Amino acid sequence: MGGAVRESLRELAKECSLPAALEAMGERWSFLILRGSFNGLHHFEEFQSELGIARNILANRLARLVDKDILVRRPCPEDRRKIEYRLTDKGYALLPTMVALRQWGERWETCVPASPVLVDARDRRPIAPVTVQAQDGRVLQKGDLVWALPEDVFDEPEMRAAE
Amino acid sequence: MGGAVRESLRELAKECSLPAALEAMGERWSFLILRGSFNGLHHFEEFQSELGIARNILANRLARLVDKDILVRRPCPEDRRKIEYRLTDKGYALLPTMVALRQWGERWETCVPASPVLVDARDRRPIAPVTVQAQDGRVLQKGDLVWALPEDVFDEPEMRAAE
DNA sequence: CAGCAATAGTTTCTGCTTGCAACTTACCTG
DNA sequence: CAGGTAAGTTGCAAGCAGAAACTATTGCTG
Repeated sequence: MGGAVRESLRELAKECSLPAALEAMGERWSFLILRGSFNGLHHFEEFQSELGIARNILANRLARLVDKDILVRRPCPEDRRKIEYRLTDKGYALLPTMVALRQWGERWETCVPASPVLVDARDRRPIAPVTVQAQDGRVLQKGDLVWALPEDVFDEPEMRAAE
Repeated sequence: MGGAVRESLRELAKECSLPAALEAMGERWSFLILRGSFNGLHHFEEFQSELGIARNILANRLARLVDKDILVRRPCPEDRRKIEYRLTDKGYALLPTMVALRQWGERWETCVPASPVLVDARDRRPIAPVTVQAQDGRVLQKGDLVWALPEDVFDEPEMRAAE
């Protein structure tokens, strides 16, 4: 990933959408609330007691996640005190990010295989580590990656490995 | 990803290493500093002018990333004013997380293909989207995933897709 | 060797964010 | 209608983020 496009680092950074992603998800509790959603939490009080987060902060974060279209806020018809928060497609799309972060924490921070594990529903085998891959599925490491400007990209319409 | 292990959600959350990962990387500038490192920045002044971060915050974040073994701090032998910050293996291991987050931002926030793109050095084709995969490489979506306790995991020693 | 510039911070002060605890408002249940 | 639950809001104290100025080494130049 060395010195390919070296002097255009400035524009490189400007065009990167990492800051945009972080604006949506970079705040202190956002990822834990998201994890809660993935784990089946739907209501304010559930998040509150599960995460131990302050109520005002939780209200603020939920509102922001709704504002960013990561969650939808829906009053429950059968009990009109209750509000349901559910993941949107945009929220679900954060799954690879969240799993990657969790796997990293497992490998390098807690250093334990983690008791309840995500498994493939089909065969109950644990999921694979999340990796950066080439179009053909080869795992790419640090040395295999280069930044390229659009005109330098070899963009043969080939079968994509995913999506 | 529905109602499999439903009542053990509490312990489930406790054993999750996402909080641990967020303790290391969850602060405001950490991911952007990491991106800088991946992009070839090595010195204090480079990070400072590139990111526009306040100097005291940068000093604090660099120290913390070094403390967490994500970066190494090394005085330059040839110019003893300079200090080099370089990624450790642990830092490099955040690549999938960072790419996943960036791709999410690209797809759902900025909604543009992003000008300089990460390509496979071998064939200069853009990398594939980061996904959650089964051991055999099948892409797993929300419906395909289940939380399982270790005893319920079918753990046939099979070829891993990666790592 | 004197003086200036570069590098990597530290300090100080100000303002926003976080967090706790108590309060509120709407709704349901007996 | 009394009491409890759900989803917030408000007020206040502490801590963290940010801008600007300052410092301490080290290197460069004449």
